[in-house]
Amino acid sequence: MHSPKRVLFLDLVLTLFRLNGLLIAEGDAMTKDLGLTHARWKVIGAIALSNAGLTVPGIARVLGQSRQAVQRITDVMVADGILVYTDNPKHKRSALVTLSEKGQDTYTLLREVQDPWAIKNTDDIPIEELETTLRLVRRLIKKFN
Amino acid sequence: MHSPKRVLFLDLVLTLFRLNGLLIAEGDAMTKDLGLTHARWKVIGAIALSNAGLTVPGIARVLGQSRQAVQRITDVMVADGILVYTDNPKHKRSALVTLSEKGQDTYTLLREVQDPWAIKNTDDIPIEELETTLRLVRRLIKKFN
DNA sequence: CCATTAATGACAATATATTGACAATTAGAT
DNA sequence: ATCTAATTGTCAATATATTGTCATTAATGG
Repeated sequence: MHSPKRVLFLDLVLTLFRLNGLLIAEGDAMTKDLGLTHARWKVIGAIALSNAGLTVPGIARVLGQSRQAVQRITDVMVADGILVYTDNPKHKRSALVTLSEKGQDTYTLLREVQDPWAIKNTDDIPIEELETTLRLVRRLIKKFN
Repeated sequence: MHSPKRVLFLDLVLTLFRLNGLLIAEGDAMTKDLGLTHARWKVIGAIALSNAGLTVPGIARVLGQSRQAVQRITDVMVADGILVYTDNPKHKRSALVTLSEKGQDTYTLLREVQDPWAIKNTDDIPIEELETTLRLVRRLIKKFN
């Protein structure tokens, strides 16, 4: 089997594009009843998984997209009362984006569908493979930063 | 280390979103001089990597996006002379999308930057890890189909 | 063979994302 | 401390993608 690494890698890239699309579809189906879209649950997820606070450009970096796209959606979500811009001690202009109470409730509901989904889809996958994959993906991210 | 699989998986998903964005940025930077955009080189790549011919919905499935989005870009690329719609023996209405001569030339130029890029970014990564990752990604895709 | 379901092309409306630009702020180097 | 480069908010234009719909064709099950 052992294809050359070049072919393997290009194949992997194309396959990752596909998985990316399917993951978005999964998330959208999962959150349909919560009034979320992928633009929104991605932001919520990024904030929830960050220990320190995140700014708009910070979220954009985590999600691998432009800060302008994130700014657009966070503005809408702040208007909807899901997110709040809070003072950033480290930066005068660039606010921290945090979950409002309503946003935390939404996140709780999100977790209620997301957790079983995550468990169901990994129950037949060895933890070592997940770790290897995550490590490799992080390694690639480092190269492309 | 060993986080629960659920956390590992959700972390992986978020990390994949980031890698997806960075890969697109890499590809765009790589193909800037060829007059390509990610919407375009993705289609070219999908066609080139397929042994059998691909229809528009087929390309969409490979790329994990909507057939309408692919249709839009293939129409433009046909108008630009990069792609050609050819008869599909297996389907009366749904044409096969193939590279024109100009498209093959473009693909050759693409390969000239893509191959060194692929080699450079995998030279310190064991082939086994690439294979494990590709296998895992394919396994997930199968679940989400 | 027939009936039913799924897939496809086409079109429209909307959502999401990128790119480019500019001024203000911050971070880093010397 | 100062200068320079990078980051950030903002606005605008454009590109890309999704969603919904409908008629037509293909695939499937009986």
